[in-house]
Amino acid sequence: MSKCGRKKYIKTSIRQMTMETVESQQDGSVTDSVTDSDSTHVQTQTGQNSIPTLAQVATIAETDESAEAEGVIDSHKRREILSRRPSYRKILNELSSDVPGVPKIEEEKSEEEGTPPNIATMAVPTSIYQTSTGQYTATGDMPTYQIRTPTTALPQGVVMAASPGSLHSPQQLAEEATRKRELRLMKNREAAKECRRRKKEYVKCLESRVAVLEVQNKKLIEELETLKDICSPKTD
DNA sequence: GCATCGCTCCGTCATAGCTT
DNA sequence: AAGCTATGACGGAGCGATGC
Repeated sequence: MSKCGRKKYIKTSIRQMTMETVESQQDGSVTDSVTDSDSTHVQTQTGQNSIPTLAQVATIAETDESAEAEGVIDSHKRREILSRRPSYRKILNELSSDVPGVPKIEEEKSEEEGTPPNIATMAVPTSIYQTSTGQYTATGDMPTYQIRTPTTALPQGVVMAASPGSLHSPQQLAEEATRKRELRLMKNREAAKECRRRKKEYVKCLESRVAVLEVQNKKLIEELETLKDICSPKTD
């Protein structure tokens, strides 16, 4: 098996597992809302990727072998299903509207709403971490997190295409088509970079939230134990 | 030293959803 | 409806770790 082939193979089980998780979690859970090939990704046999949840990470090794036995699933069919899944940003926003305290990634409308342009502000639970493009501050109970979206500008040397009406020969048309394609590829390249950057921020945000909730949970459990002790004095 | 693995990053394609 | 954007998916490259 080739290097990449194996890589894809290993990832299959997670994708299948993830799909099942999605179907069983139509209640708005964030679980498995992120899928891509970067950072903590896990790839599938057919090359499909996902970022596993914590629980899924714990079971990757177990499901790996069973996935091998299942064989190849029609990638097109799976892709159709996958493509209908909402983006992580939408899921996060939906979640934030249902559950207070969940960080929200705003759509790029900040100019109209008073915040500086290209900065999305999210309220997140207490935590401290810093990234290349944004940072959490721990100065209060609800620190803010900012994502700075770089203004998209065409790199130097890129010339906007001439209007189609000014083109005559097939050669000119071909050049125009090539130019359009290159422009599109360049834009998409930048979009992909930005998308990946946002996704990383999102994942970090979730990880941070997990850490905070774990601490909160621990505290509550301790508090409960204390109250139990107080309310039920020893009878002997 | 070489082979393999696992991880990360990147460019590209496909396409859903939004905008004009 | 056409164009555009965001993002999931795919495949390749590079790199460090590990085993031989």
